[in-house]
Amino acid sequence: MTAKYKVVEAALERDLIEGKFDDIRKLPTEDELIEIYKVSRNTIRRAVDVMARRGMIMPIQGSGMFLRDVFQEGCVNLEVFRGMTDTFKNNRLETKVIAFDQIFANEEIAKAMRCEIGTPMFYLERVRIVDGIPNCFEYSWLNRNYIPYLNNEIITNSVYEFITSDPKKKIGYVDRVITARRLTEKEAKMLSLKEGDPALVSTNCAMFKAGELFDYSINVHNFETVKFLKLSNFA
Amino acid sequence: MTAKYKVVEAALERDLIEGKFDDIRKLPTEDELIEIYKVSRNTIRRAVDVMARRGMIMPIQGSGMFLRDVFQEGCVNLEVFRGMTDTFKNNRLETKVIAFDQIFANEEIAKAMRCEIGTPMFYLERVRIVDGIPNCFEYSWLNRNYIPYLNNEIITNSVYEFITSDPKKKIGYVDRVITARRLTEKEAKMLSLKEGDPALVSTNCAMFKAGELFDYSINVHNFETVKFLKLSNFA
DNA sequence: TATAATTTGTCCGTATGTATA
DNA sequence: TTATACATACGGACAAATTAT
Repeated sequence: MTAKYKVVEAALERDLIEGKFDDIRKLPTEDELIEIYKVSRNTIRRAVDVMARRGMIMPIQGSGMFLRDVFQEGCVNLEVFRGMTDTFKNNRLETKVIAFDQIFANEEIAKAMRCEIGTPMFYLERVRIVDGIPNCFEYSWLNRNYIPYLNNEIITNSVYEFITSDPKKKIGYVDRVITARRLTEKEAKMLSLKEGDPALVSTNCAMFKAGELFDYSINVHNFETVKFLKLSNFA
Repeated sequence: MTAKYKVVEAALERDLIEGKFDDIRKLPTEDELIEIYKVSRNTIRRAVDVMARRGMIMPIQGSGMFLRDVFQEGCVNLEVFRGMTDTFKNNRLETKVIAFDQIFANEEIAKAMRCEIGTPMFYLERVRIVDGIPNCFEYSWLNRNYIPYLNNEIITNSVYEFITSDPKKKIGYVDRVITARRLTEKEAKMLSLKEGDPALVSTNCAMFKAGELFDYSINVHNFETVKFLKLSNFA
């Protein structure tokens, strides 16, 4: 059973993306949305709250809820975590698998993934190519106690989609540390750049709702094409 | 009159930082917090919701609200925008003013700041030094129609603090685009790095609650010392 | 300029669902 | 299985900011 506020949010987002509100650059008022969706004011407010956090709208007290036009070409919105397959669904996304191994956590990985040394892991290296341009070189570790099975098809498409296709495994938290550093020789080669070029690096931990850390990954982005977008609002 | 949920949130944050919950790594239950703060359940939930978004706690249904220990030393938490003066209040923060001019918006700046060409602006260049290490070289443009006055003391301390000291001027939104690029010669010199070294760059727009874009800035960070932290949770 | 209407923001109490212990 | 604790949802009331009269 999907929560009502999520249904409303999805519907509003779809309408917004389809340009339904482009004429007046405003959403209907809360009272109108209550009528449209036949839910309580709280539920409406919760739905639009998420949209406001994602930077899609800007509610102004006494005035209305206005569309924002910050929509980014080619920016990765940090408020919307959905894996690359979804982020670039309107682009041609290729994935080159460089490594796909079953390993066991060493001290460093065990610490990063908050588990015992020797915990079984999948280790991946992949290059993501968007519209023919190398976008990202990814190192991934996945805890096999939580993700027991993967195959070549899954990792060539979307690990994220595969995991969330199990309704019991709901992603709860994703932490990212964003840094810049120099590309290694290997990374440069994979991204068609030069060794020592700048890299925009995102080091990620993904956890399930109950807190189990199942995924640790280092994403080394092409600095020429990748931008992160962070939208904040202060209620 | 400050909102109750903000009061509760501030109190809980202070308690958490002071280590009040360190023994069991949990917050009191919602019902206990209702008793403690004498407010409704909604108000409690709203307060802890903000804390969860900031990555301080992890609420787990059926179990409790657990402390998270992600508080990475020296990371700039992207969920908490408060200017550097506040972020580094426990560090020695120096500011070197390189430029402080009154100018008028050219086409490029007018576009970025969504205003007319010729709009009066303050233009700043500053180096921020944390504990003796150059942390960030900042270019800032401030719309003088919204920020009519600044002086050397204000810009050496905190423009942000000065602006928000006026209770009528409440910051509503901050958009950031995060990229990596090479340092220019000037930037490298200011940061005690080498020309061509990587830079972690944040390009920011800050808006008041009613949407006026008052500040545009480009922050070029020292890639050796600066990390951004982005914490997400998926309710 | 002042007032009323509109619209979002805050807060309360209650009921029921769902995941965990 | 039962109790605990967070999640969702409803409806009502009033406050605050903006817009229209």
